[in-house]
Amino acid sequence: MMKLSKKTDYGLIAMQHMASVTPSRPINTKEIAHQYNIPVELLAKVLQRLAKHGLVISQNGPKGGYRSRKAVTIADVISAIEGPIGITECMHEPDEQCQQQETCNIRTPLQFIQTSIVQLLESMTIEDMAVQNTLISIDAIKSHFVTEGATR
Amino acid sequence: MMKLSKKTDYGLIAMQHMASVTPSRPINTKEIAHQYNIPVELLAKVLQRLAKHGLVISQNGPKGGYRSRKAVTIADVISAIEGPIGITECMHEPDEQCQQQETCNIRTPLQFIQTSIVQLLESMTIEDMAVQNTLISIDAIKSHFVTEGATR
DNA sequence: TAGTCGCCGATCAATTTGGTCCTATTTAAC
DNA sequence: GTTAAATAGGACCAAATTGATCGGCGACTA
Repeated sequence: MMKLSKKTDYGLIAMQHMASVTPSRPINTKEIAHQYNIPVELLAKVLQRLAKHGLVISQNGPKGGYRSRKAVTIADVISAIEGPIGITECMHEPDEQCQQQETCNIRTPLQFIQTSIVQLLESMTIEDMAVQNTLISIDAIKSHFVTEGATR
Repeated sequence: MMKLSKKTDYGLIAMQHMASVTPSRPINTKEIAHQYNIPVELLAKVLQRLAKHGLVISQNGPKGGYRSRKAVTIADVISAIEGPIGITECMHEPDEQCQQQETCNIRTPLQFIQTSIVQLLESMTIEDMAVQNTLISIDAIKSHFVTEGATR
């Protein structure tokens, strides 16, 4: 179903939380896990990966925790946790050849779709998410982009 | 990684193949499976699901096979094979409540993203894929939509 | 009526995923 | 310095998903 993994969900939630806390301070794993009812150890791993990819800055020791960097996109979070975004196998593992090889008739169109999706995910930052979450302008956004299928 | 399943790949390949055969005739599972090197029984299941959802019309008996319907979108194929498109659990199973419930801070922005993706997938039909696949206008398409990140 | 096809359920192995546990290592505070 | 709080990270496990296979049944055409 093209679903994001729970780890990614957790990562996005954590990033959004860190970005929404002002003034900025180190926020530790337990705090987030408790607030959003996420298994602590699992969230810890997620945050470690985000730190490894430079999306958050970690601080060890008591009073330590994580600080989120600015201008992190949703695409950044997804690819940090799940690896490079690819709607199909053959788009990110050129070494591994698929069985369809040369006869494949859908690669080019799918690449176009993938590019569009990646651009969409790269165009939205965590801060944008916060805006969408708090502003009441959500309806305005909806009316712009939703023409049908709004009930899904 | 937001990947499509192999079944969906197979489904798209098959749809594209059927749409590209002229004049239209029933095309059986073996023919497609052989041409694209897909396990026959697996492709059979995929085509059965497509038939069940009305995306192809099946014909039993010798000289039977499948005919693809017109104006089938990529979204149709995906949701026929994988179920309703949803980048997150909580978007398609209102009965099953997620652990984050009311505290979730990312639902609204993700819904926006999901809507955009669904619209993208609904905007492209199998026939459009064929066009993109055969025409050399691919570069033109790219130059229209790709502004950055084209190398990913 | 025989052979070719689609239809469908059961099953299985491999992979992925969500989650847990345990042990470092860093570091601020006392 | 010692301690306690925090990150870092490897090993592990159970459940779910996925890719693939098998076997039997029903439909249909020659």
